[in-house]
Amino acid sequence: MARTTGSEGSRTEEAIRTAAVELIAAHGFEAMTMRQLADRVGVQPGSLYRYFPSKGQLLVELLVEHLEFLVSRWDSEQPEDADPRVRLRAFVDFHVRSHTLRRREAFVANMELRSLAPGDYRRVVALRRNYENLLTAILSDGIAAGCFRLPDARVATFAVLAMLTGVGSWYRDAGRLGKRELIEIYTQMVMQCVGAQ
Amino acid sequence: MARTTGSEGSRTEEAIRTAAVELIAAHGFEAMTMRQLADRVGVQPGSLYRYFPSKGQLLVELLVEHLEFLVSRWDSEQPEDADPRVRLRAFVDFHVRSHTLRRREAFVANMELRSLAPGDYRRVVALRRNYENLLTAILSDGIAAGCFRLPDARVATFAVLAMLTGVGSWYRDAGRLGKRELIEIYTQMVMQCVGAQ
Amino acid sequence: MARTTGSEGSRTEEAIRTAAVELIAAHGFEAMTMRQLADRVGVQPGSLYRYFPSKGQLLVELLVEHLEFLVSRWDSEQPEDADPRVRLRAFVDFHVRSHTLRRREAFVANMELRSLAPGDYRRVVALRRNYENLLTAILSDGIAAGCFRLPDARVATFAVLAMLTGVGSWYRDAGRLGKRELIEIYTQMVMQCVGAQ
Amino acid sequence: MARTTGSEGSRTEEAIRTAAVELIAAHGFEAMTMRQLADRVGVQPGSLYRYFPSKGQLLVELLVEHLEFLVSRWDSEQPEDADPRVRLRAFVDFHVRSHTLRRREAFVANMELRSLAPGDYRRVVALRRNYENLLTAILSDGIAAGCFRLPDARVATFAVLAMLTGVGSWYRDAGRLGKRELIEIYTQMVMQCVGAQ
DNA sequence: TATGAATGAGAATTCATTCAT
DNA sequence: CATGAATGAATTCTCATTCAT
Repeated sequence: MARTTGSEGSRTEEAIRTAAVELIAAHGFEAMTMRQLADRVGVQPGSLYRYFPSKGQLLVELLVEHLEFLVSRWDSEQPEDADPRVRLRAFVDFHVRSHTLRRREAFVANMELRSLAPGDYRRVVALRRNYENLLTAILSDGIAAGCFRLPDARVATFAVLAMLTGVGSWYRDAGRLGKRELIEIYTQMVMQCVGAQ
Repeated sequence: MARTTGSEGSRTEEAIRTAAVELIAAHGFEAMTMRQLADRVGVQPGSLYRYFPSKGQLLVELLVEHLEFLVSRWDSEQPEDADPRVRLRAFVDFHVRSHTLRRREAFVANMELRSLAPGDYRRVVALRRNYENLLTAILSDGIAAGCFRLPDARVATFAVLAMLTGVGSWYRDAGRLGKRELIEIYTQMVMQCVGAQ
Repeated sequence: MARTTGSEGSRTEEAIRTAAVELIAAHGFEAMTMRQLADRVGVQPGSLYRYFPSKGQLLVELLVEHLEFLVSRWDSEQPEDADPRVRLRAFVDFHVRSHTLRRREAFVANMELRSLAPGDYRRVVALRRNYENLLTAILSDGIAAGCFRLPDARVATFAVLAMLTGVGSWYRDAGRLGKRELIEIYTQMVMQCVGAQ
Repeated sequence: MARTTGSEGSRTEEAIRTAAVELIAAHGFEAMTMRQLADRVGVQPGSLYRYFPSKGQLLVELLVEHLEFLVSRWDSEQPEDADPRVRLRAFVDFHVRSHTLRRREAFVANMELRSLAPGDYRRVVALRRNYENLLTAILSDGIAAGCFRLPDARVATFAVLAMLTGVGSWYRDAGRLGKRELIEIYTQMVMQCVGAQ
């Protein structure tokens, strides 16, 4: 549900989303209870159902929202018809940024696919595939253009995504590395990984 | 009825372990119920408790067993005092092999840390760190020896491990790629990634 | 269905207390099941947990409530600074009355101490000691004043309390003896017992 | 395996009885588990069933044994055709002795009647009544002979028994009072209580 | 005799969800 | 909009008991 007027409602909905992402990231979807969630938001459990028809649907909305955000954001951010190397650099930058900025959303989107009902699973996996395909396209173009040296574009997609996504599970803003440094390190590793010339 | 004949003690325990890994890999630890597990093993739910004192302890034992297996196996398999490049190749080979052979165990060990009780969590994370350190050592040695070009050994450890471990989430024995091919692809990507000379 | 109409919150809690005391008095705390209790109250077992966080805590609250009732009631009922003999008569009257009126509560409070968790046990025993001390004070005063002939005030406390409390295990309102008669009988025996002059 | 040679059997049975009385006295019959009992005896739970057909029957045997012991022992110990005052003194002495010596058995016999199945309950209550009647007879004789001043022999029976039996719940051999002293104190109180002339 | 493996019933408790107010 | 009271189904775990070996 989207909600239109009256500020309280949409504020509560946002609070639920935020709290849900935090709780799911911390304990896992199955381990989060609606009671915990309600407590954190400061409402009664029954009130959650004004905003989300079920616990499962709440998860779906979180994941869909995140994946659509990723794809549409990249869409508006990607460099125009550039060299695969430029596009890959931009992708690494984008991915690392969004996976540290929206760390918990990204984490949940990666971990909780299996908690979805079959129909929702297919829908969300399709969205994720869209995102993966963005990278596969870059890598394939680069291989075709002779500027990447990779044995298999699809496997490389999985490999690069896994490498980049992993950042969310250890990076902390308060840690040793600044975000700019982090992105540079990953950029160098990815460019070496794909054998960029 | 006592005893369903043919199912002797240690056999039952092994059956529980196997079934548990399958179920946890498929649905997640929280989502697996002891009833499901018992059904799959072919015993009554209560019988599980002869072998594992609690659902949580079952998870701990699964994870500890896997991580100890990894470390001790690598210990006996690693090449003797070799060039970092040789050692890294061996590590990739070893990791990909063990993460496709014991795919589900590996998956569970990577996904279910958060389902552990705090004390168990610390214990298991320490074991995992031991394993990570094996790779960090190789990378550091390579950097020091000038044969790897990497900005940060620790970040590279996370990156390489994430990349390699990810294989378990998509690779299937029956798929397009044979295991030898798979290992070669990953070896090439990793060697490029670390900037091996 | 939500709400069986007519059963509002505090009414339900009172119903649970009443039913619990009856069941525990009849079968013992360990033997009472939450299902039984819920059945008698007319709710689902889970609903009990809105009112009491656990079976054990329910017992604690029952015992504490009873013992606090006894002490505070005696406090407001005891005769003002009188002769030990007058005070003892009043105490016997009070104790027998409260142990026949609230027969089951008293019985439970006497029988189920051992079902308490250690911490709760200490708390409840302390409350009980407060009550015992009321009698010990009367007896000591009487001994000091020379109007009671007793070898040991503390042992006499136990003896008198045991004698009086025992009434709850056999006396029934519908039986041969009226409550006035009962109290007179016990008063005479206690006064003789302490050697009242 | 425990066993060696000889009449291990009856030794095991005795060990079960002893352990059972301890556990029941400490935690209550319902709270004692057959596993606990077996652990304490040093056998497997299943082995208990060689000696007692069920948990409930074990309780019955314990109670019956104790009550028969009491009656038969008093039978052989009671003073021959004496004055009610002499007989009462002897009874107090006997009761206090047996309720401190076999403290746990006595305690269990007093607390666990309600854990018996209906048929067993009637049987055990009948035995207990036999014992109570011994005291009622003494008191009635004393009243008739004019040497006791009591309003009701039956109520006095309950009162005196409650008073005396209560000793088991606080007296400890290692405590402040020796057993001789204890008996004297109780004798004096009881003699005063019944208004002995 | 005693064990070890198992059963099956039932225990306390949790939880997503509903709905009258 | 939100709550408070409740449901009903499921969950983990326990326990007396059985019985082949």
